[in-house]
Amino acid sequence: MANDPSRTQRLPSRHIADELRRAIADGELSPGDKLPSERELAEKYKTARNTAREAIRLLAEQGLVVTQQGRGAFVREAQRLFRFGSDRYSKKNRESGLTPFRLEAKKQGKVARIEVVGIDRERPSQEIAERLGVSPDADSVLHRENHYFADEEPVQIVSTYLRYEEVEGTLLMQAKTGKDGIYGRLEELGHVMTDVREEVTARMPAPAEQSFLRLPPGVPVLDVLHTGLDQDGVPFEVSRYVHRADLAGLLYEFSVV
Amino acid sequence: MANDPSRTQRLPSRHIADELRRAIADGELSPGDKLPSERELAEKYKTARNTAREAIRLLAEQGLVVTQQGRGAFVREAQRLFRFGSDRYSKKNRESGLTPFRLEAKKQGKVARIEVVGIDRERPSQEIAERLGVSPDADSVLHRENHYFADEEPVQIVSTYLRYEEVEGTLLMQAKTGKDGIYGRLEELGHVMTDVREEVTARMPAPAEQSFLRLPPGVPVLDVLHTGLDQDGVPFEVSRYVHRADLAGLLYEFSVV
DNA sequence: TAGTGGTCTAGACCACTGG
DNA sequence: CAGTGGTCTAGACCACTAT
Repeated sequence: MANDPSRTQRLPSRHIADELRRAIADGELSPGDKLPSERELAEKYKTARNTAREAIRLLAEQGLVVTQQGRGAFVREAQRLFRFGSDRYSKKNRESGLTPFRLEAKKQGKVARIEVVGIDRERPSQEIAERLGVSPDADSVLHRENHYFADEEPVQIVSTYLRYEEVEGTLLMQAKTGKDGIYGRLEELGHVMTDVREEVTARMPAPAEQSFLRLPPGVPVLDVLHTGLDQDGVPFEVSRYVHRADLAGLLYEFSVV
Repeated sequence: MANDPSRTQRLPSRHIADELRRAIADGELSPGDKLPSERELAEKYKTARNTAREAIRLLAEQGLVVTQQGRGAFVREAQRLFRFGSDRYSKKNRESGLTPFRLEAKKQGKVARIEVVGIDRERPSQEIAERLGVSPDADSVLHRENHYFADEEPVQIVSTYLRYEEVEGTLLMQAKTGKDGIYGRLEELGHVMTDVREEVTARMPAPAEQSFLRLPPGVPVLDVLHTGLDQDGVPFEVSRYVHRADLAGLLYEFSVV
């Protein structure tokens, strides 16, 4: 039910893509297998190389294959997803001494590394300012940006925003925030995380994200805008999580009221 | 921080893309504005038309522009997102007589339409069978597929899976399920939705999804695998929601325990 | 070194949109 | 009708990978 088939047949690039797609679906080509080269496909179907190339591009756009310069095009391997559950902020998990990311990496037998990329005083975007309850017209937030790696492969970017006046001069302005991380320090400032609000969407990566996450074409990102609310219902922390969608998934479990 | 700039400069297609991206970021080109035609760009930058075309394709892949045959390429308009909150299963909302989708459409002043595409007895995929607790080797599920439209624009596909033996001969096999929809009937069968589990990921659409949702290239889908658990913690319903990521977002609000 | 994908040129015809 | 994007041809050179 994709497109009008009579038309698809007449477009050589679609025709080649359809045949390759079928071969993948039927298991003639398994994950990790190499596709025929562009030049081979061009010869087989009596087309220009560009046309065979377009067929492979269509499959890459759907995330079915990945290309590697100098090597070939390959059927994408299914990857085990990182799962971030809605219990990831719970005290119980905090007490393990491991952050959600380290916990998940450990489950998969991978080595977690977290890199602090920047800690800067900034003027917040409208989106952040609204949620944190600060002015969008002043340098009112502290922006901490972290990069997360599993076995040295980059998997997520996290930007955390805090009210600058509140954290000025505290450990929250340092790379090493001490025991229990930023949530530990925020508790000392009187904010116990009580409620969480997460706005989830997906989009194609910006160029900087694509290059940092080493994203193959055709892989979107999950964009999670997270707001932490304290015991008084006051927002005290806003973070944006950008995950590779092919490596990460989110898990939410909740009761219906 | 995108790519090596010295190299980017040497690749005409990237160079053109970068300049257009900057024009969009700086507001020289606003959402809805038409980009220069491929032929104009080719002339301006002294390249072949294919090269200018490649530049526009790069932007389309990132979701920054959309192309329309015979009209031109346009800066994508920001769209208000449909929001599906974690209270969408609550009794309170059910009592309004409106389903979550109708409620959200109403908020935006749009007309909701739901089309029942199919109601079939099927053999479930491994993924569905596991979550519903049925055999993957028999026709053990009833599959109801619905398409959702807002102002006649398709925005989501929902496939609901129920245990066949349990719903055989009930209204759940009909298009019209009666008051309070399928959840109303399932309560009569002894299943009160008590807990919900949602597994969220994103991916590029399959061809059938792309064509049904009329997705422009560069727009991913949000894929939500939802499991409903009853008062005894028993899963009784599994649904897969496929949303256009450029029109839909998810909102989860929960307390930290 | 041979083979691969990445990019580019300079054309061509088609299908669709709008005046 | 002219202008647009969609697709295609038949070449070319480059950068990268593997042997």
